[in-house]
Amino acid sequence: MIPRPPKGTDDILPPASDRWRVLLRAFDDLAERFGYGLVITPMFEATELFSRGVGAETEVVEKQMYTFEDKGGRSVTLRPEATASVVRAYLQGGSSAVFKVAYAGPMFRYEQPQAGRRRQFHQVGVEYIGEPSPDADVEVIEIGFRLLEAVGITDAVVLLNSIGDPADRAAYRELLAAFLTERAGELTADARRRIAANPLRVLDSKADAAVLADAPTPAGHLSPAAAGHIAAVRAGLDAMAIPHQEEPRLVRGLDYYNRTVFEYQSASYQAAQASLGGGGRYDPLAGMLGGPEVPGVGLAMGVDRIVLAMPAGDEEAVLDVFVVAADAGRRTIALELVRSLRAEGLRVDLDLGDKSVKAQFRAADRRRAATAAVVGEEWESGRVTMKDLRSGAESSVDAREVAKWIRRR
RNA sequence: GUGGCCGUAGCUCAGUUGGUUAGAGCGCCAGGUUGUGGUCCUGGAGGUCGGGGGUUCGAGACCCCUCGGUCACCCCA
Repeated sequence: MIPRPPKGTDDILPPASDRWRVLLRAFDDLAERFGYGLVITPMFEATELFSRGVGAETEVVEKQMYTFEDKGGRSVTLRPEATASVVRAYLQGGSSAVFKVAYAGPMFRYEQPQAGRRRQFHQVGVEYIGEPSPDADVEVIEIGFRLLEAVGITDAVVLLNSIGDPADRAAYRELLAAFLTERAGELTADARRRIAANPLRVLDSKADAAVLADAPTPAGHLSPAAAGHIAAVRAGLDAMAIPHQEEPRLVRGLDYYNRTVFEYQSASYQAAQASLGGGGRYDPLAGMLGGPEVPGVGLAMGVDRIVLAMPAGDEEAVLDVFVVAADAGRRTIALELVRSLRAEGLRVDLDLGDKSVKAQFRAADRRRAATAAVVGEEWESGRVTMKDLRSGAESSVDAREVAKWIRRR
């Protein structure tokens, strides 16, 4: 019996992975155009990085980390998110300049899997470190929005909120705790337990929505500076024509955020886990990690979820041409043709087995090739038979002009 | 971590009140067409019935445990 993959992990194979390629390429392209370099950080880190950076009181750190002791007795954790690592790398890299980087890769959280929630899942994201301007927030939010657009999700909306600066948050926290204590009788046991530990977390409880409708909101208790910041972000998004809406009860599950928090939703993805991506400003994070105060803002997009939300799309050809050897003796020639066409930059493949012509054509069809090139006795007179696999039309083409013919059709 | 539903070929499923060598469709491979796919016809390969234990003369069907899937809560990407 073949061992199964661990619970909550997936094999992502063709043709399903075709969409992943589209998304990953779109992201890579966007990040480059917006001036973000590539960052690669370890997939596991000292456990302390996350308990300090993400916050010891958070759900992610309390219950969802893959933590283990390595052979040297160190406590290490598979990264549940990337921001803490990137900021750590920035601080240790000795740079004090503005730092813009993009990443892509798997994250790990020990959770009960469900639609759009896996134990190993993939994120692409960017971090804009060292820039306090609200325009940085706008830029980061725009990247996520453009990414969704680029893969065909055109109805995305940015849900936006401000949770204020740490001082605002502390004051608001008192206020909220007082409100929740007063209405404790109407709350679920779960919510009641959190009042003392982390009242902010009660805010997005679905079961307590009725009570929460009357609760004070973070946005209603901002310092003038924080209020000005979020107003500037909103104005920036308006100028960019990026649809956004106020979400007074949006709070992020990680402790390092301040001021701007946001997430993306789309009607094309309706599940319990509706967020396609999210992020926010994290000015306190560098200090929490023991470094100097350095502002930052970032975003993480859930690749698995976005792929689920991507429109079906046409069955596009994934090969420009499939080369067919008419007889076993001409395989070497077929290979030469394949090599020269690949060198031309075309997507080309052939069957390396000793298959019948019929089987080779079947393979061409299944591999979603746009055309087939037959190498047979016509090769002796310098010609190749080209067939358009969609229309079925065939034509005799000069062997040196095959690439040109494929591009011109 | 909690709860509902569900595990029979690669996929979707059928398997009568427990009874001999476990079936279908699709997919896959080959042939029909000694150089032509996507249609059609014929044939073939492929299953320790998720795993373990139990009840029974006999279990794919019943019981227990366990692993996994799925959806929801919680939380988040």
